Amino acid sequence: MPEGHTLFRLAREQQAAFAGREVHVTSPQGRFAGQAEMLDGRVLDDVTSYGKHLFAAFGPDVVHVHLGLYGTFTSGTGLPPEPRGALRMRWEGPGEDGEGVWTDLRGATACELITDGEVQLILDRLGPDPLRKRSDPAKAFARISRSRVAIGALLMDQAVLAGVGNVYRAEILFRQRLSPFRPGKDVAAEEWAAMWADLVVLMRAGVKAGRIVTTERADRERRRGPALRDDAHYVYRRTGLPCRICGTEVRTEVMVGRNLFWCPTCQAV
DNA sequence: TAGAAATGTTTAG
DNA sequence: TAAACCTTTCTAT
Repeated sequence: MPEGHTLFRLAREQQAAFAGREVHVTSPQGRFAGQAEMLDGRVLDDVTSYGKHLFAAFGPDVVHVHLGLYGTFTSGTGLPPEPRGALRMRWEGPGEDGEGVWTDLRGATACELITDGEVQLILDRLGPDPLRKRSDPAKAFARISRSRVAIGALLMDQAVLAGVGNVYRAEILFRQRLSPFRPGKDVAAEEWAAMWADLVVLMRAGVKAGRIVTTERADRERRRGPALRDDAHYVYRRTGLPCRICGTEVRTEVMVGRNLFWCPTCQAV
């Protein structure tokens, strides 16, 4: 489930559960075994995220995690379950009240030990993240407004904008009634301002809800109870179904190697 | 039980 | 542009 909101939420949860205390670090699968041994028993200083990257600092040594397409963290309190499957990294700590907390990482594209300098190199090649307060949307627009590449492709480029993935790409373009095929240079400053503001709202809502919900209806229902799962998106994965606004069949096409979903009527230009 | 698909990135050609 | 990487989950047979 990894777009930027997932990492933001994970960093916050792990910070609360483990930071400031010693962590028992293991790698039952073995792929992170050497590094786990080196970190085992040390105090975790803090956990932060930027875009889709997670950084956990143990003094000068930083665990860098990128979940990729299939990576997941699972966590709980009390005793951790018997390790099963390919368990790359496990953390165990005393938790707030000494009852015990644990978290397991599987399937990540990156789980590596890096230095502060290497963290900086990663941050340097990322565009502004709508979830970070200090992010400057003008930096993204400077690139977008100079590019002939389609806006649907630019939104997926982490050097332009950090944290947006395939779901937010499809949904933000629909909500702004913008064709994914419009060249970046033809996106007006006001259109970009509206898109950024909406991304901030949607991604914050994603952090809060723990999943991506972009429809007004799902929003309303969330206040009364859990939204219907298939009500959460306007176009993402709704190929061939009627558009929720105009009834036209939602279309799909591969753009930058990923399935793009859009309504050809609502998002005509 | 097998196969496909999945919210992603990097490297090779 | 395509393939590789890596794991889980859902669907079809």
